[in-house]
Amino acid sequence: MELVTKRPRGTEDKLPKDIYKWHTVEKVAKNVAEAYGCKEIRTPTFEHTELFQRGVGGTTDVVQKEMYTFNDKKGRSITLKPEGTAGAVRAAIENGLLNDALPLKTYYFTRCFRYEAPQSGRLREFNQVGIEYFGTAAPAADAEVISLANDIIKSLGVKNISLEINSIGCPKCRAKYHKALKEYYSQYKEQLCGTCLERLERNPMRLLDCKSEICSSFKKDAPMILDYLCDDCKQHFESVKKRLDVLGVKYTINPLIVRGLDYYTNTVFEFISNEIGSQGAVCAGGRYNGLVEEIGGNSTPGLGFAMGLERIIMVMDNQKLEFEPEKKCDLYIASFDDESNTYAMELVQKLREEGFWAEYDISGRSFKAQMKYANKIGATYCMVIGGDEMQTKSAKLKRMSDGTETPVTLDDRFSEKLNTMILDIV
RNA sequence: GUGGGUGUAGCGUAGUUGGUUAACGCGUCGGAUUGUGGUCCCGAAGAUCGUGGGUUCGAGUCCCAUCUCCCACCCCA
Repeated sequence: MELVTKRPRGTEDKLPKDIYKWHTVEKVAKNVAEAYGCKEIRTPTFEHTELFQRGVGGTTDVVQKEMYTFNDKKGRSITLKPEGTAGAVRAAIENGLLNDALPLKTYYFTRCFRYEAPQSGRLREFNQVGIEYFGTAAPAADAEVISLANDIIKSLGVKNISLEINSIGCPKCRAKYHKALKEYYSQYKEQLCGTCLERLERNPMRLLDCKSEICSSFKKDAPMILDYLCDDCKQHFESVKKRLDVLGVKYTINPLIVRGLDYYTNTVFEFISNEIGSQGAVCAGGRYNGLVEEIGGNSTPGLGFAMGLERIIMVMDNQKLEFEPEKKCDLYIASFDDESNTYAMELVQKLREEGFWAEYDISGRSFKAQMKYANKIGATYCMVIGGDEMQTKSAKLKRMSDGTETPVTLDDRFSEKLNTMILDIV
């Protein structure tokens, strides 16, 4: 093999034999989203770099070291989207969607690009389904969005996914909390590991997450965000939890979850699997009340989540769940010579126009080889066309599963007959 | 960016202390005395042994470098 080059690191080919899994997941996600009243939105794969710097946050790892950024021919800085929210927010503002009836509920499927070291469940190009709600600050919306994610997971039949929620408050209570955290951890400055020293400055909430023995030992007496929430935020969080209880959505409160993107406020959540390696977050999201304004719109609350499609499929594979099966070929028409092959072509064309999956030989194979092929592609029925059939305008439909043959007439009602024969099998 | 593992036909593997035309299974294609598939049988195609150097009379087998993929850290969906 002399392949010019292999696929880029961290990318994946989704092959025909597996694509039915993607169709299943996409279909379920779409159906659930639309049951919640979401409308699909499609935004560009790349945006001006500033969008992500402002939207995602200049101090985040995603922006600082993981973006695919390049200059286009006019010298503008362009970035392949590392996540879906910023683009959706930009599009909503730019097209005046937020001036219409609110709340605005959207969903999208998108590829995301992040320059990271690939590992299990982590690619440089990956797919997400995302949900974004705009224009409602009420806790009912938080509960609804979480419930939507929960319903997708449920509809797919995925088990053993735990939901963890937290509130990281509004900018005001968070500032207070950051200060308290810094003060607390500063007393152990000498003992902290290298990355934690950095975290102390950059992202103090991550300190709670360190796995090193020494650092994590300080955790138990560390100040907790939930104790620092202002009254409004506290009430909001309580109401979200109450609604989840009523909906029967099980969750645990994890005061340690912090989203890595700057835009989150109040409610944050993660759906986690422990079956697919260390990258267990299958779906994550939260509220982002400041984001629309940050990007240049009128102050509008928002919230949403993203679900990693590769990850959810990994979990489904691991649990050996059923996907919607691939379609089978309805009818294969075998022929003997150029004349009968041409006749088969005409029949096939007619059937295809009526929506059947029909096949005939386009490889110039022997009759025997055609039969083998019909078997290999799993054709439901097979029919032989030769001189006799052409003359009498009749043939036999052979059911491949058991060899049963049924005589049919090759007239206008043939497709009707074929259709009932196919329905018979199901 | 850091660390550990890995790399032989499309896929899964074998390849002995370095020695002649790199083996096997699955898959693919064809055939099995010209109109019926799935089992069995026969045959064929398909590998510059990840890549580039080096050691040697001689390397898939040894050394160096590099890349890939896998796993983990970091971070995240």
